[in-house]
Amino acid sequence: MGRRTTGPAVPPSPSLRPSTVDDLPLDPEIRAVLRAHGIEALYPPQAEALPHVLSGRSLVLACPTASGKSLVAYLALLRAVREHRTGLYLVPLRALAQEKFDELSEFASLGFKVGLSIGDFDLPAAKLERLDLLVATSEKADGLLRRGSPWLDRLGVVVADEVHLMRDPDRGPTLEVTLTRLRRRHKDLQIVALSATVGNSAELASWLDAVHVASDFRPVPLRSGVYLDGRVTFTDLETREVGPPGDGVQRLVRETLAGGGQAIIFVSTRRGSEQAAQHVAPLVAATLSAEEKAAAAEVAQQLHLVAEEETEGLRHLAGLVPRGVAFHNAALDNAERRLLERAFLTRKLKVLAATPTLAAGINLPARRVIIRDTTRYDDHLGMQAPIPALEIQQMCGRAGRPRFDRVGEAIVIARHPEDEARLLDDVLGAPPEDVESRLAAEPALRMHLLALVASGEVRSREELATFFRGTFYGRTLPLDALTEKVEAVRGFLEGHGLLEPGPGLRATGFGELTSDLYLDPMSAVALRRAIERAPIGVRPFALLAAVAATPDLPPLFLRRGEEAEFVARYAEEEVELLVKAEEEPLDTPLELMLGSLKTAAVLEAWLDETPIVALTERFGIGAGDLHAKAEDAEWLLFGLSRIAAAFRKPLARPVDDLALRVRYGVKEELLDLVRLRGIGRARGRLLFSAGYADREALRQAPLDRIASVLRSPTLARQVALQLRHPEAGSPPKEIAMEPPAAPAPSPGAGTPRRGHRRLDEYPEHPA
DNA sequence: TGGTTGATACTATAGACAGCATGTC
DNA sequence: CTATAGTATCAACCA
Repeated sequence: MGRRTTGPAVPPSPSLRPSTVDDLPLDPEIRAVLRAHGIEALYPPQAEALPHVLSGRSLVLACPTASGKSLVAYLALLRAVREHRTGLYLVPLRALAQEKFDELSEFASLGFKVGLSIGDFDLPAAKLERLDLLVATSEKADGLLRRGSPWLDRLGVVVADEVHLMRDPDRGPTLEVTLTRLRRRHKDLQIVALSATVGNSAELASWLDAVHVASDFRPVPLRSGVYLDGRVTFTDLETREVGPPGDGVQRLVRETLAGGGQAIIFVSTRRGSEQAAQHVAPLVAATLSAEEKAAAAEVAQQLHLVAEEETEGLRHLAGLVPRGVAFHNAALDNAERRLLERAFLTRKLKVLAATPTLAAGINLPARRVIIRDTTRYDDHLGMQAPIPALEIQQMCGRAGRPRFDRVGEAIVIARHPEDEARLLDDVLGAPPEDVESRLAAEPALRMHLLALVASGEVRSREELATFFRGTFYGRTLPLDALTEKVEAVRGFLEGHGLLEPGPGLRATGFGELTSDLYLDPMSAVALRRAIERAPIGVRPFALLAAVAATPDLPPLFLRRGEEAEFVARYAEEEVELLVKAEEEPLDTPLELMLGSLKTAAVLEAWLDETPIVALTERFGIGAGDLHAKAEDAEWLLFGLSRIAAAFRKPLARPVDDLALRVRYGVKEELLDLVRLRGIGRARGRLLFSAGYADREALRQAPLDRIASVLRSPTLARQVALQLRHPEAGSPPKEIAMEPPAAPAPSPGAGTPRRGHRRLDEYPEHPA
């Protein structure tokens, strides 16, 4: 168990280090809440980090998951609130944001308000202003910065969770840029960065002018090893036989269950997750007691309730769950995934076979983690590539469940004898990898360069260089390589009318709109081109194809034999017109374009009220894929509508209607009905079939008639209420936690959000 | 001839953020 | 370049 502390501050000497909550300089009220939650003794990393944090220092805390990092962050946030500052908690995933929001809300009895800001769940600006703490994705925080939100004015603390994800080429730069911008805006900002164990966490600390605390402490110790031919060799070279029957996965699962533990099997494909679950189901079922069988059967019942339709994947899943096993991947929709996660946490499920969905997500530990696949298909490479050691180590970190397990075990299955040594030394035993900035990735530069300029933070190349010097990239890598790419990106933005030409850096109206819409500039350019080419009365499919072909909506894979179908659709006149680009770098390889058209075809069928079962069978996708694509498309259609309005194209209205249809998956004739709260795809169709084509028709109908059509008097009353008072209906769900006691002093009303410009303010640009 | 078996070739491949204004079955 | 499991295809073989 190692511990390293470096940093600008002189660390407190070990003898002064607190070992319980009582030793901390905390308000008695905070201490009482902690005690009420059973938090008393501090883990070593907490004891080491908290004095720094509570004295207002920035901190980089690098240690394994479940070692108590969150508490350190929460106390930093509470301290800020006590000093009438606000706190921002940055997370990489919506599900994680929800988790942190729920946990922070537990402290709301102390008299402050917590809010949640994630894509599908946001607060009106007025409510935001009254919040003391906000949990947000990096992208949402980036959005607040772009719009110069006054909520940030009183900001005192920023927590950056999973900060090692800065190395992610897609979304890491957003976190890096957001942290840099926040620090520039608030010179005295306290940053609490929480990281997995990485090689260069001290370098991160140096960048953030923070105290560095690194530790290998885990409340449940971890052993990791490699399985080969009936024997596990641990990294300490101890070995253990794991007896037959069955292959490695089966043997390891059986052994885990025999000791009363749970197991997670990590695999690299969706099919692999289904297959692995199937593979161990008989032996898991054999260990279940009568009560456990009943509990698992109940989970299966709930699964049927939360699932929208009985797809083939759901049937497979529902067949496995009563046996105590489930698979977990992104083909499942969110409700299904959350249900399975809860069932595993409550030990109603014994084994989960999961794709990386689970590795990066919420805290879900198991006594044993079995890593079946150590390679994964890499789209860029076109073939299998090893999963980075850091990711493998993250999966391993899931092993060991506090209170249930004395020790956690992570075991990698070796496929070939020659792999054993490599896995032990170069993967499990590898020194933790470094976090490296990915700011130089071009899509990221496009986004953030435009945003910096559009928000007025950067007005010249000199200011831009200064900005980059303040990033982690600037602190760790030579800027020359970046500057070269920036110039290319700047050329792209200027060439497509997002930046004003000339030596200075100034965004056009189109550039500002693109930044506000949070679109990849490449997408905005493609959407604008589609708008300009779209004929009057353009068919929905062509518009869907236009949004599906942007880089903000990754294409679906084509299955065998699907190619001809989408080649044919590509040849449709309007489609080719809206989607095809002749010039670099906007033109897309045919293969990807056909995948985009498949996405458009899926959405088209969704709009045609095709049942989800039929969609999954016809296109080989899961319910989760469908919802993800529909959500993305709805967002992009909104962008399309705004761009159309900005350029005075008479397309905004039909596109808004299309976006609403995409949200609910309904034909045009249901558009009026689904505007009612509580009425969606299924109920809308029920009403329509019963002869109520729109809200006006419904207004004439007797209440009991509506109730019988909807098979719910409660719902019918709710609908009737909305029909009488369009603004009434059920009040919106309250997200902000109202304090039971006197509210904190509320800040004055901030400046309103910069209004979107009217049409004529957008100059025309060469296409 | 019909059916089975086995060698071989071919096929497919993880995940999830954002706008806006409030709720699907 | 750094893979593998599942499936389709087809020839060889047997009754």
